[in-house]
Amino acid sequence: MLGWSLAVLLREWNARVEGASHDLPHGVRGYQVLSAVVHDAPPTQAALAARLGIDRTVMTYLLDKFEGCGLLERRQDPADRRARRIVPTDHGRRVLADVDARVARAEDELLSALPPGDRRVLLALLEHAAAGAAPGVDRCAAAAGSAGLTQEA
Amino acid sequence: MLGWSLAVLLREWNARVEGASHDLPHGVRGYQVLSAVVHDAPPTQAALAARLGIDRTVMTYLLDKFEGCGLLERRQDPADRRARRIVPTDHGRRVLADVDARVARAEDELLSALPPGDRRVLLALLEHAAAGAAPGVDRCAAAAGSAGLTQEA
DNA sequence: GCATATAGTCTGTACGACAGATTACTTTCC
DNA sequence: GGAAAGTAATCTGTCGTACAGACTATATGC
Repeated sequence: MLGWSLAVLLREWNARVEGASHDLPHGVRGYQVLSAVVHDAPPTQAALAARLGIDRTVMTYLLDKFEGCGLLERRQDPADRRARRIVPTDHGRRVLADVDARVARAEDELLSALPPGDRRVLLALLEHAAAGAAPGVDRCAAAAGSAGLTQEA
Repeated sequence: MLGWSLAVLLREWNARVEGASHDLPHGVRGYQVLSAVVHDAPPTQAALAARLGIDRTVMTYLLDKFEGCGLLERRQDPADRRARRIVPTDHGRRVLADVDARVARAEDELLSALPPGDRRVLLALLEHAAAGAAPGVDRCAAAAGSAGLTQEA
């Protein structure tokens, strides 16, 4: 039942967020990338990929597209010149703000079967469980410079 | 955050259940199929596919494999000779019982970050939300003969 | 009894994940 | 200081799998 519930909810989440993020490259995938970069600021491209469970070779061409659209930039990390710091452009931030608003509505609608109080409980439990289940993946945000932004949609 | 939490949990669930169901054809996918057939008894192959969010052309070869392994059978529905009723064999039920036990342990471990009370709350909320979000998909079980088994892992 | 719809199957294609090699840079340790 | 080993990102090739579309068989409706 757990697996089924998760699968159904994620599938529906994808379907709804698809509509909300159709002007982003790579649709839902793209939204997750942009959102993670802005809200969680993972220190490197590899950390970003790990957080989203995306293969690093895939990350490469996702970011190529985002750079091409002027939503994100790759900057050489001065401390370690092998690594790239992924930073959002102003344009990227603005676009994400729009999409985030639409996604928030879509998520509300997705959980419309639950009363608002239950919704908050579910979100808190989910986040807690996810943080506990994914070893180290969310910790990397806190380790980076701009932590404290993790309480985000 | 909702999308990320769901994605992380489902990814981890898959990884853990993978281990628990490696002797089933098609791994996790196969477990979900077998579990849905036994616990939810969807009336037709199409209903089964809809419940699991699987394309009908994919369902075809999944079931081919299961039939070949003697875990499931396709029977012509006497009422509608286009349709096939998917029924588990005794062997299928026994195998599923084993796997279910292992999956239950894996799920417990997955949610080990939460105290038992919270776990139950999370499961109940998830199930309720999923049932509300997937229009009609879970209703088919109740419409079939052997309902009342939906409280399953 | 012909038109239209549905259950399931089969065929082809195209996309996306992943493995493996490659380039660039860093760290270690003698 | 300079080989040796390790790591970040990229590039290339391959393979699986999902999905579209055509096809067969039954069903329903007029």
